[in-house]
Amino acid sequence: MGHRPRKEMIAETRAKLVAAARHAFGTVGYAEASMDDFTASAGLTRGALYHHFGDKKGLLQAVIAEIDAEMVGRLKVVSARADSLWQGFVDECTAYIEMALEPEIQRIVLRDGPAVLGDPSQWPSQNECIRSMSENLQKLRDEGTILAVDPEAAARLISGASLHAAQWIANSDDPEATSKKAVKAFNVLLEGLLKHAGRPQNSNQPALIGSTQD
Amino acid sequence: MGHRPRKEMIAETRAKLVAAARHAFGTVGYAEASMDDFTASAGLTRGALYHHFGDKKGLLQAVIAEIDAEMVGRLKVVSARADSLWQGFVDECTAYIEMALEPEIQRIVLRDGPAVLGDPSQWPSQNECIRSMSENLQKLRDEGTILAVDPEAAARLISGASLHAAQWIANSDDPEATSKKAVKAFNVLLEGLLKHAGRPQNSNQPALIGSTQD
DNA sequence: TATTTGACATACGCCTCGTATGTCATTATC
DNA sequence: GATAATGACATACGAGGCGTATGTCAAATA
Repeated sequence: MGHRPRKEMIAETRAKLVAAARHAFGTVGYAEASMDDFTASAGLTRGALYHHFGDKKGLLQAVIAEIDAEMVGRLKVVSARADSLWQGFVDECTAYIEMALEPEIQRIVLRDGPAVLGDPSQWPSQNECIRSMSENLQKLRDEGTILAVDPEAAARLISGASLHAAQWIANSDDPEATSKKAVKAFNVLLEGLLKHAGRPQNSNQPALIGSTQD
Repeated sequence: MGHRPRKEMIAETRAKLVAAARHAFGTVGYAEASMDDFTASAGLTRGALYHHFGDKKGLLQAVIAEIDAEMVGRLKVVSARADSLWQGFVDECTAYIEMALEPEIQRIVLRDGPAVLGDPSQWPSQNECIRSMSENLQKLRDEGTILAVDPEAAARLISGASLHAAQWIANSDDPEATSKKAVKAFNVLLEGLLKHAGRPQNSNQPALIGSTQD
């Protein structure tokens, strides 16, 4: 069993800590997660944690950065495979809601994160999501598809709405039905951005979102 | 110095605890607030706290209930004094954003609350705000002003957007400018709800919100 | 080979929370 | 009106959790 290069061992230790913390934070929550416990579950001690991440908050930052990077990647895939910019944007929003339904994301990124690390708009990572959305909105504006709203402002409003929609859905008695209601209302709001207001008088039929329709 | 009736003394104790906790939670945050410290600042001990509220979370619930009741009251005043239902609704949304700018509300209700007590949509109190908004939307739908969206869904999306807008504003370098951008974008989204899409092609001029324009 | 660096583990003290217990005033019972 | 019972608190105690200071040992460096 030849020893792996040093760099790799260290990276593995960091990864193990992040993984263990991610699991603990995602299940019992940040406050209830004992550093002794989850470092032990990774075969390490708090010593390693403090050495690599400074403190518990530092580890939370690392965990969030990891999750957020995954989220950005997934969002880029979604928007890239759409036919139009607008459709890509709408799909991205829907995907954002769907991701926010995942317990790990909801708990760590959307609840504990802001409480422990402060407002997410200040995080370098979270801004990636917003920036990605802002860029799309900017393009849509240049293209003349949407009204002349500030892209970042719209992006933040939309991400806030998505986030709350997701929490509402996740905690509802009937997530399926709730999800449909939320997505429909969400589309109505998004269409408010469109320059030509070509929308139906009666919105009881499915809205123009694509990816979640069955 | 005649002793006040017993009931009043107890209510006063509860009120003192809630006030002290509210101040501590609002300034240093829930996690950093020492029960020993803020009970002492009220001239009491943790004994009183545990007797009345069970635990730290119980006290947080009481604090949030108090703040939320105030918020509902303020929102009702705002919507009541508007000319039309729609204008009342728009004003209420703006007021919601403005309230979310207050550090105490932001910290206790919007950040620590969800982290400690779980999703706000499950709180009896927070639902008051949503319900109030939902009722207004229901009326607007009955009146034929807005499209046939689910009122609760729309209310949740809007409150989520408001909340994030507020946090964005509060943490920005230039809250004034940011606020204007946010409110403008917010109005564009809200107008998406309107049945007759009578909106300008160019939204560079002030939107139709009233209360925050100078 | 001697030295230094750095990745961890161990040991210690402080703080905080929750509970169990105690005390004293008020209320109920006779 | 004396006594018992209730309830509103304070005090005392124990358990964990966090952060830091210190120790150890392997790897890089010279």
